[in-house]
Amino acid sequence: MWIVSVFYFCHSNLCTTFDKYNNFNSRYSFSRNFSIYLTLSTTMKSQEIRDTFLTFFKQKNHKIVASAPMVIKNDPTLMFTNAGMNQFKDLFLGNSPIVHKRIADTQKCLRVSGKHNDLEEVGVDTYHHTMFEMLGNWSFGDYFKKEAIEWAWELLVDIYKIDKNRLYFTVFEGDAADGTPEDTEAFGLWKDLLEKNGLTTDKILKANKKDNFWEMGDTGPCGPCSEIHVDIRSDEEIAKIPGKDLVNNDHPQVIEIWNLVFMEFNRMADGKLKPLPAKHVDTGMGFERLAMVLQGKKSNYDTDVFSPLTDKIAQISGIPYKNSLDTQHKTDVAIRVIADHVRAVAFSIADGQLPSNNGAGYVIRRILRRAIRYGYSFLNLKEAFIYELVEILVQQMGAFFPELVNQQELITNVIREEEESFLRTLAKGIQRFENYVANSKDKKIDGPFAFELYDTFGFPKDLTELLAKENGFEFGFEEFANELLRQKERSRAATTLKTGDWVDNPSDASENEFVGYDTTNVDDIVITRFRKVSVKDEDFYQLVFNKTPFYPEGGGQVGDTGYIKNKFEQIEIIDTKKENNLIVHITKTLPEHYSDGANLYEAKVDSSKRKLTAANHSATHLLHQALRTILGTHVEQKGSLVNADYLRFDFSHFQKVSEEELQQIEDFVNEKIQAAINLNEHREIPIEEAEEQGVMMLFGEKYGNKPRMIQFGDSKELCGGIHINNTKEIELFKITSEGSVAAGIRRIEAVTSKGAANYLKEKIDTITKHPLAGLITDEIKNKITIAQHNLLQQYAKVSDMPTLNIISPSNGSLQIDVLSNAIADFTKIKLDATIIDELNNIKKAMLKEEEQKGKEQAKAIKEELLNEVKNSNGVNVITKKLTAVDAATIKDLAFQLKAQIADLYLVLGAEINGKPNLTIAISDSLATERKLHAGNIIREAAKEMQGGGGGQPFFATAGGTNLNGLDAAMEKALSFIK
RNA sequence: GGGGAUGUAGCUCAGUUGGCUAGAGUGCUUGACUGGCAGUCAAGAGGUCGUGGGUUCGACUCCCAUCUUCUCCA
Repeated sequence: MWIVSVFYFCHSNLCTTFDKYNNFNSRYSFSRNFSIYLTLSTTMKSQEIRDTFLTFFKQKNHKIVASAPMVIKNDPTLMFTNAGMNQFKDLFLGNSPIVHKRIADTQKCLRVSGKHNDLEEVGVDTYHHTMFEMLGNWSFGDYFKKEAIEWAWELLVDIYKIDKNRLYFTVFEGDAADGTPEDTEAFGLWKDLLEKNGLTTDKILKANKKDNFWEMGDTGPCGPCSEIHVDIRSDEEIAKIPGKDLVNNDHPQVIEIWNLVFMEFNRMADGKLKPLPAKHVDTGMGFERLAMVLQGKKSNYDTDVFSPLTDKIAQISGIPYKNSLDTQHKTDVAIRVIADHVRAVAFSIADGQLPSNNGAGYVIRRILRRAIRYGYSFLNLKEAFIYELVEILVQQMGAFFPELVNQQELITNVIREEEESFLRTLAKGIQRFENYVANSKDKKIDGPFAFELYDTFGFPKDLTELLAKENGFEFGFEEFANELLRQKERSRAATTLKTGDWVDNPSDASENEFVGYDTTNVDDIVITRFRKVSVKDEDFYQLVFNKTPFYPEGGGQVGDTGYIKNKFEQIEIIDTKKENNLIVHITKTLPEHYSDGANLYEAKVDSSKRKLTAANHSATHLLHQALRTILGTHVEQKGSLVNADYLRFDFSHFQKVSEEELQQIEDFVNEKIQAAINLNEHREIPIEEAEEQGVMMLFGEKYGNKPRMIQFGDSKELCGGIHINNTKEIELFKITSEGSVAAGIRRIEAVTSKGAANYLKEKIDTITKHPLAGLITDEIKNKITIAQHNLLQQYAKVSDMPTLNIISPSNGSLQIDVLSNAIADFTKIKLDATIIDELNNIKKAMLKEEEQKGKEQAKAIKEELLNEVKNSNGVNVITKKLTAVDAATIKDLAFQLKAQIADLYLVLGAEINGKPNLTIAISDSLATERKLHAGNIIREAAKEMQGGGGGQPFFATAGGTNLNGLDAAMEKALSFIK
């Protein structure tokens, strides 16, 4: 599940990949490296470019680490890794101890919006991407500008053999308003290097705050940076315009490839800068761009990172990729879009993020749909095809990113399902559009209509535009943009979150120690810092302690609640979360006596809630084991929620889990509970050892190198959550539902201990105490009895079982509404479906019977009434006050008479449930000829009985409150014909 | 998290200011006709109008709550 980790991690399956860099005796050893560089420098494949980078920094004593997952799980400000530094954020913020001072890696990143990127631009040009790799080297309080700059030169010029004449370097020019000086140090370092290599300082360019001052966010670590740009244009073009004039000018062939960030300040909420105690280096080099430069291409998409994909797309669509640099070349743009997006989507799914309708999942869905749209519009691909690219991607990148290989089937299925669903959306939208066009007169697509298509039905705006054009229609751009703006403002207003600065409470105490595995109660708590957070109109406070027993939300388990108190005050902790490795306690009020150092707080976790949560968490592990045992080892956890009330577990599996399998799973878990297995907690197990023991590890999770392992017999998982000490504390495990959440993903919900007991008790009570009397068949009685029996057997395993009165259905008459309620209740408790079906059948039969009775009754009355027809002025008048009939029967009667008697004027009165009811029917011809309107007539007549009514010209009904007025109302109705 | 839409026959969907005995097409059953591309014609079965409340003489229709599915924004 989740791990309370120090920063440094190594994923199980990735460790092997990285050993080669970290082991000096490997084939990438010192002595052989230079021969690799020399032989490959002219035709380096992308794999070798990546290897060379990592090996280079390995030789400079850097620890090589694996890419962190692209999807971020415990940072509220970020959904995806969008830069190499993300996984080191807590180090820069000082929330975690620094273990390795020098690190290098390649990091999977995703950018869809923000200052660096805009989804709608990707694929149009030749060098922006959604998903890309960022090569980076880091120094945490170790080396600074000198080494960073010199090594960058060495790698690019000496090893990768990039022509030094084509390189340019930017340095920060300073900003008076900010109080930040010009970066003369970086300037001097570049100057020395250039002069040593026979070049002059005209290769160094000064850049402003916007381009060369890097900030992590509105607040936090920041500093000047120095960028390396490369000019890959032809000699003729260079002769026309020198490269230095095109740097930072969005030229597709004069591009930034490496950014060296020198972090030396901390930005406060008031905008002021404070020097950082330790200076850091953070660099990022775009892998795909580097490949373009080294492979002598003019476009990232022409490198071997993308060409297998563009080839395959061309093959599927039958439209060749022309390697065009023209942004108007629609089919090439479409091929680039698809090649880019399939990478982003596939890697996200591999990291556990499925397409969905909100949050990170929605971003993934949008990316995928954009790819589908381009294929649909420009490559004429009207059926799912993107899923076919997964295989190519896996062949190409699976060796370095094993998560792709392991999740290939899931990725393929999910993408195909999404494609099919979106194609349906498109088909519906097109139909709607065509309706609109058919009914439109002014040859214009209104903005609001286009927006409705987009907003409500998910139909892409540019497709509407395209269709409009094809039909010779105008498109209401401005109105559309306005609607979109309003929508955005609504959303923004709903989610404004203001975060204040941390307020430090100086003390000698250490910070942020988690002691909750061993205790729920600590009495020497110091509040080390706090801040105010405002969401909409509500204020909250986040508190950080020196140490805490409160478990922060993570690994699917909800955060602890409880309180802290001293002799002055008691403050409720309403939730506990983790932000950048910092455990924050959320309260509604700010403690007032936090600075009185002598008055320590006592912290107490709500332990009954935690115990139930722990039982559910341990049960989740057993469930996981059961699934893998019974369904197969393809089952992998895809999501998990554990709280005091129930547990929810999502996992990969491609079909419905059958009733029998569910029963087996339940039995498996209950057997483990009966076996009373002790918890074996390995709090700091070396990851290698855990791996040897065959521990469950999850893709898309990052683990420390000494994670915590939770073991119940054969069930072994890396997990930072809270567990019970022996499985018998779970008492009973009961699955409450099984269903699907996405393509290839199933969800099981279950309850344990008290929750399971309550669940079963409710079930039994519902059945046994239901006033189901009389007309139930023996067969159903038996079924209910059997169900009771089964439940009782399971229930008997639970402590303090109440005694049950099993009532057998006695004689009496079964009412339809009683039966209806029974069906509703039984459905709610998910009673055996066959029982519910049978009850439903009985109900249907009874309804039918009742309807039949009514019809027969109507027939009988009709015979009677046929003898009472009075002809007056050519009109056949029938009037009668009926008893013991219902509204449906009267209606039926009226229509029967109307069908049989010409020129009919029918007035019927009745008492229904103590209230008067009046019905008028008039033959159609009569109504037309004499301009009679039953609806209007009845409205008048109903006044006599304090009621109202209405209907059509030939049939109307009315009700009232005064029964005594019924006769008068009937008289009134008759008066219209006289 | 916020907005919009959606739920009616096995399936695809109509149902317009509350009252048209809840409809169409398709599928199904039965029968008749038939050398023609989805053969034709006729008859029939099939619906808790998502669920729970409320307003009303009367709710598929209006109001409130809730669930499903879709969708946009963050």
